[in-house]
Amino acid sequence: MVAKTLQASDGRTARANEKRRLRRAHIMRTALNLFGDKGFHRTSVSDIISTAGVARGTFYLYFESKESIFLELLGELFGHLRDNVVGVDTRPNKPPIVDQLRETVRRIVRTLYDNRELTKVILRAGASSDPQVREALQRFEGDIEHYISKALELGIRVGLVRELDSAMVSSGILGAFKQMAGRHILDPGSAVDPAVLTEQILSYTARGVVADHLLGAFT
Amino acid sequence: MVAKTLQASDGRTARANEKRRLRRAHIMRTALNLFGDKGFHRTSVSDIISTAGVARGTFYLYFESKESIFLELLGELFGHLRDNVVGVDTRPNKPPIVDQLRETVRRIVRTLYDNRELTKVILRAGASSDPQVREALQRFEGDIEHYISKALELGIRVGLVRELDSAMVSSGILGAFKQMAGRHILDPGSAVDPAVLTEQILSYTARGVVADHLLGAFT
Amino acid sequence: MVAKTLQASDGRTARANEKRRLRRAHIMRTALNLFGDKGFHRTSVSDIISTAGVARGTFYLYFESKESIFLELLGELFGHLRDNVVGVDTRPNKPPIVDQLRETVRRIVRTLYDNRELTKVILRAGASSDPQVREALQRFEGDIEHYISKALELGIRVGLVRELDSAMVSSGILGAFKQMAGRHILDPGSAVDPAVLTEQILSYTARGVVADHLLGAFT
Amino acid sequence: MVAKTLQASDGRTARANEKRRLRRAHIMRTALNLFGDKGFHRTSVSDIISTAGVARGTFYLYFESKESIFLELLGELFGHLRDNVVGVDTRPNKPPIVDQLRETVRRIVRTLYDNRELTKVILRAGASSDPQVREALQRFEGDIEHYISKALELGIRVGLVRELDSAMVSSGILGAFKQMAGRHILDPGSAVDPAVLTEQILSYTARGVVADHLLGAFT
DNA sequence: CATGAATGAGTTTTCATTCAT
DNA sequence: AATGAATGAAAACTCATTCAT
Repeated sequence: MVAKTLQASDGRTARANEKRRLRRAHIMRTALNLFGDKGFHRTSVSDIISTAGVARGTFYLYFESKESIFLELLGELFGHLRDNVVGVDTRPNKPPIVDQLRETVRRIVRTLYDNRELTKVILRAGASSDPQVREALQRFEGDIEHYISKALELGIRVGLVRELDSAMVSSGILGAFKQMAGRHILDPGSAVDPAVLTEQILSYTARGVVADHLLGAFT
Repeated sequence: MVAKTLQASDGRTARANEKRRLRRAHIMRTALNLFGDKGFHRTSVSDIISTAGVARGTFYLYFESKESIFLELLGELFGHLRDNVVGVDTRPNKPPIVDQLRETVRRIVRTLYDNRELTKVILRAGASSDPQVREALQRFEGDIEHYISKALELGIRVGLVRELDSAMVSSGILGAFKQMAGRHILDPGSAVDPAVLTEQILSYTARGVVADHLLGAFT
Repeated sequence: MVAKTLQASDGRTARANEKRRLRRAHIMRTALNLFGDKGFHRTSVSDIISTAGVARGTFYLYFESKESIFLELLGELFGHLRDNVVGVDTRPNKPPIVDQLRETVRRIVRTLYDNRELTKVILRAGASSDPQVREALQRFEGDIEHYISKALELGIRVGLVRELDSAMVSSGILGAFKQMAGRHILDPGSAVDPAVLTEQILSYTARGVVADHLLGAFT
Repeated sequence: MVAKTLQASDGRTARANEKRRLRRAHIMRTALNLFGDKGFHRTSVSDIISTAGVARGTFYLYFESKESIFLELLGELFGHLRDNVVGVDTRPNKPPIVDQLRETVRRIVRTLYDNRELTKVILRAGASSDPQVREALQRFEGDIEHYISKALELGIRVGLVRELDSAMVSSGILGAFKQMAGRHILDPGSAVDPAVLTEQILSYTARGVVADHLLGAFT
């Protein structure tokens, strides 16, 4: 009987936990959509709860504040991205470097595609008034630039990358990525093939825009 | 007497107009500084008027709203930039193309340097709450991308630029520029030499990051 | 079988009742401590249940509201006090009147000492928002003043107390007691000897502050 | 003409200032009445503005917060009281000491009478949740007790006051005063003659309650 | 009996904009 | 033209209480 009681209790708890999880996810998804449509700042908690169909208190039952929900979304995207970035392996019997890079870029583009709304929110949240949010975004971008920068420096050492100012160029790479993604993934008007986007990002970042016969001019 | 009155009136009007012009410019400059320091959203009309030393009503005498002052600043920067962009001239007895491009980039960087505060405001206003502001920013960027795109297409036709998706790559170029400027012009911590910045933007945009012996791999 | 069932049921009921009683007391004691630390208003039901380790609903199973728990605490202290107040017995072969009074005051001070937390809560709840609570406190104090007043009137009749306005002076006595207790029993900083406090209350109440040779001046 | 303009300007400013002053006073009086009726905590800013007939923003134009209006009221009463307390002068050709004390007590009672509502608010605000308010009240009472304490010690040195624990007894005196005032000035039911109240406070504080022939028992 | 998720009325405060003087 | 007092919609957040499980 004890066992039965425990089982029942567990069953109830499990069901309740599942409901909680679903509700939390529902509120989060609602917030995500609204943030994407109107921006983080223009979306009020009132908007979120009326759209999600929950009471005011319920929102604060699941999230500490409006900022915290954004921060959590940010962490989610960051996690997705980190999972999809793989360093280049230069050992002999590995795939060509270009293919490895292409694969990483492809996966990142894919991730942004799969998380269009999330990406939109984060790309558009640049000028949030909340200091915590701003700081989190700064760190997010800073981390990415730092990562790219380290990769460039390694590339330079092993002769894959030409001599360049890694700090500046890593900013450029991130910026190009952000803008291309913002325009060509998120803009509802232009449905671009991810493969094309990948290729364009890769080639622009790798070899720039100049025709081959002019390359000598840029030293 | 009518003439005299008119003359006197004209003199008075002229003086009054000059005063108006100065006052307007003073409020605008004050707003610019505050937007630069605290961001558009965090700057209140109260901040502007108390710093500028004018009455609340006076602000609305010169500007329709807080947004309108921002919109005007945006137009100002756009004008400055347009004045400094010069198309490449490919005729025989002109300076080498690379030098021409370098000169244009140099002048844009210079303009952003000279209008640091203005640039900061606009780069950081990405996610403004106001739809009008957002739309204006979108159009601003759209215009620039369109301009770059046209230039790229011309370049492709005359064989200066390799085959590429001009719409996408122009996004990339603008994005790289924005991010590099944001990090390395506006960040008060890193005082980068404009010449270095110019060179890095130019070389990254033109020839990417790859070492020469690998260029063949990116077709 | 009916008897047996009833018997079993009784045993179960008794055990359950005991558990209920304990749980109720536990919640009450927890609330008391929190009220004492942070004040009635600053203590939330959430504080109480999380400290007591019971569920939210359980709280309302045992108490009607946050106010009701306070009201009950109030009644408790009142009961303690009533149990310790003993009227003065003026019959010939009884202890001297002063000693009798001293004994009562001593017991009251003792009771407040022993119920420091409870006393603190009630003394500090003076301006509670809840009308019911306010009314209860008013009645509590009114009862005490009435009791003192009756005692004074008796004293006047038997010649132990000088002619005075018993309603007013009883207010004064209660007020002096409250303030002295608040400052010198409850303030964690000043650990005053109960005996000293008793003596000071007694002498101040009985003979005021004036030096003997001046007493004639106060008629 | 300059003079005239200035005059007009002054006239306008003066009139505007007067209106401001009146409006401020109106809001303050409204708040005072509401605080007196329902207590500080139970009175919301919404109550104040709807009763005063001003807009929400207007309240915050004149007062920083709900607390600040209370703090200002507190300072007001404190100022009134301080103005009416006069030290005893023991030099030969001055009025009898008892008369001097009576005069001070009379003036304090009078002040409380004249500021019934204000007194009520402050006496009932004991348990405010706001830490700033609580601290201000604590300091208010602390200052008064300290003042009484110093007066008692002086009295002991010059032989006017018997040996006693000045810290404790000053608490008692303040407490007696508070309670008597609370019951017999503020209670709308009991309209007590201020002169009677003065006399009772004075005699209770000075000579206590005991009949003369028993005084010897309290040493 | 016990639980704890859900509720929503209520709180204080901000700030862009208007308009009588 | 200039002023600045007044406005009120809107925001984020709290918490005592209820009720389905």
